Amino acid sequence: MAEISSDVIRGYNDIIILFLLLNSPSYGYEISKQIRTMSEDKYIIKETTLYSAFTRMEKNGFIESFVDEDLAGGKKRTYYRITPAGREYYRAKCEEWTLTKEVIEKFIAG
Amino acid sequence: MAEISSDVIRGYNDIIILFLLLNSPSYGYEISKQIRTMSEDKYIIKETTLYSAFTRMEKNGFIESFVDEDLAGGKKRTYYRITPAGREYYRAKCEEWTLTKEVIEKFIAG
DNA sequence: ATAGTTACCACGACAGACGTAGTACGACAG
DNA sequence: CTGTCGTACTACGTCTGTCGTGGTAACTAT
Repeated sequence: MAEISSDVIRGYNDIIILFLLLNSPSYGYEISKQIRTMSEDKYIIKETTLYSAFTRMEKNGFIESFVDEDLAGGKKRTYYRITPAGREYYRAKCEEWTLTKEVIEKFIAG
Repeated sequence: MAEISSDVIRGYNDIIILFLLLNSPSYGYEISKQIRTMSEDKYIIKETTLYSAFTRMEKNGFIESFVDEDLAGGKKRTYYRITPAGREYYRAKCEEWTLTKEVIEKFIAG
């Protein structure tokens, strides 16, 4: 099974993560599983990439975090919620994707 | 006019450059103009990005350089020619593009 | 007991893209 | 005859996102 390298998906992790937050808040572990499932195992995001994306996007105001401290066994889980700025950023990135796709396809032979 | 940021095209510069070498050797300045023209000004590659891609790809054996020293006015020009390994790399990257495109589109809403 | 799953974080390294600056020659306008 | 534009690069240092390694900690199944 061919897998996607980080070099080519770099720049789209933000879109991917934000998409999974559009309808409801979620957290790292779940998002990572969803990416894997939705891509049919073609893209498996690295944990460090994911968590550093969270940090960066929260700093940029695209997501907000809140902690659920009441999980069974005294465990914690950090959820992330998309902000209005995050939705706008997502929308803009999607447009940029469309543009980029059109450009790249001009340089694909055959 | 919307322009494509380096973050989203990163990872595809190699494909773009190699495409322009598929049929005949070329050189930096010309390639940069061709990218601009073919993308209808949507992607303007930075000089440093282009020349460092040349260096990298030559080191990896995907392209070979040769110098034309006989230009008018004693000027020099460095040409690049794609190698068989470069063609194979280009082909593989195109396949990866198809895969990546399919994956990303699953995370585009609407 | 111990391996696996869940859930996350810190640290440093790396590579590609970028900003800035510089070289050098010719053509052409003012 | 001075300055700007176009051609054709190159050097150097910085930044950002991704990654590798390793660690914490609790539950769950064998």
